Amino acid sequence: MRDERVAPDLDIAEVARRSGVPASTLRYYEERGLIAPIGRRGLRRLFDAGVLERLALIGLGRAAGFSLDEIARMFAADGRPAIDRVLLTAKADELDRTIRTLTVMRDGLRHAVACTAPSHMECPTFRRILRAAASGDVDGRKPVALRPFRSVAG
Amino acid sequence: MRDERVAPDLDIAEVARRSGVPASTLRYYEERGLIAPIGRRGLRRLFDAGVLERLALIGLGRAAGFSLDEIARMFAADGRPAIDRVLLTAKADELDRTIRTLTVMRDGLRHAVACTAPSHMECPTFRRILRAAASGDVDGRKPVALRPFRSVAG
DNA sequence: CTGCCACTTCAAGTCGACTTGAGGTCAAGA
DNA sequence: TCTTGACCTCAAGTCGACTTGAAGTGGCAG
Repeated sequence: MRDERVAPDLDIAEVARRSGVPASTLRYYEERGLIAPIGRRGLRRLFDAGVLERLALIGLGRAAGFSLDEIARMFAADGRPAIDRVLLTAKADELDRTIRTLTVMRDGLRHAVACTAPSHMECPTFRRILRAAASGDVDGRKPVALRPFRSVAG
Repeated sequence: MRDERVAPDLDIAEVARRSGVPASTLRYYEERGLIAPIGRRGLRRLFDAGVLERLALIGLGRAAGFSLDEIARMFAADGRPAIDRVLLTAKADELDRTIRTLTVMRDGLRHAVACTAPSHMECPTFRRILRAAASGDVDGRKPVALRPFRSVAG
């Protein structure tokens, strides 16, 4: 009988196409230890479909502002043996703080649009928002690089 | 009578001290058009106290992920004549999307901490979260650099 | 008047996350 | 078999936001 396998290994272009992640980035991620091909055909990398899910996870992590190093560390944890709950919880808390700051900022912007005070600095509401932000003491220092990130479904 | 002015101009070191922003950064911000000294004493820049508020605003903007260019543009609007409401609203919407993504991520992390499935990918809740994130179609591409940002009060 | 040193300028370096380009390899279709 | 061109490697470039360093200037305490 013919070979009927339906889910063959993917070549880098196919992974790029399905994930939306450029081939150059896939090579870079491999170099950084975030993904790994299951083998090679000649020089060419072969990936299995699982890489797509992994890329989705990476995209989500990036979207949330984690560095590639941090994501790699989480993956080590993801491997299954005892997740680093402390680390993950710390990250979640960090996100909470970021979300609060962003919310303040968003409200400030919406207010600025609606406010009729001659200058925003003269508007008590705006000043209150500023103060809230300042005292919320924004703390993170991680770049939250929101990148377009398409469904992994393909 | 003696000169009793109590709010004299600030030299760059004083602005740095009160705002927490390094002098090198203040020069850089000036170069980028975000702030301006009111004059010089010899070579030395003199700032008036208003710069502290402006720096607080800049910090807030940076915390929310705006680039220095974007912040500069908002300030032009801040000058008072007809705020660019369209721009501001767009920014607010952008923040809304970012906040949603971050919220998904945070929930995902908290779930990962609590979940007992052998691997996160086998957990339906986690997969649902991933899908939600993917379909929320994270869109921004601005780095949200959360930097420590202290109260401007001094 | 001197000298110190905080301030100045300008060029170059840094960091993360990639992208780009030159030059090379090789699987597969004609 | 030959050719094509997708894929490979490795080095260098890019971008934003700063920082660092070398070399110069000048306000002000002594």
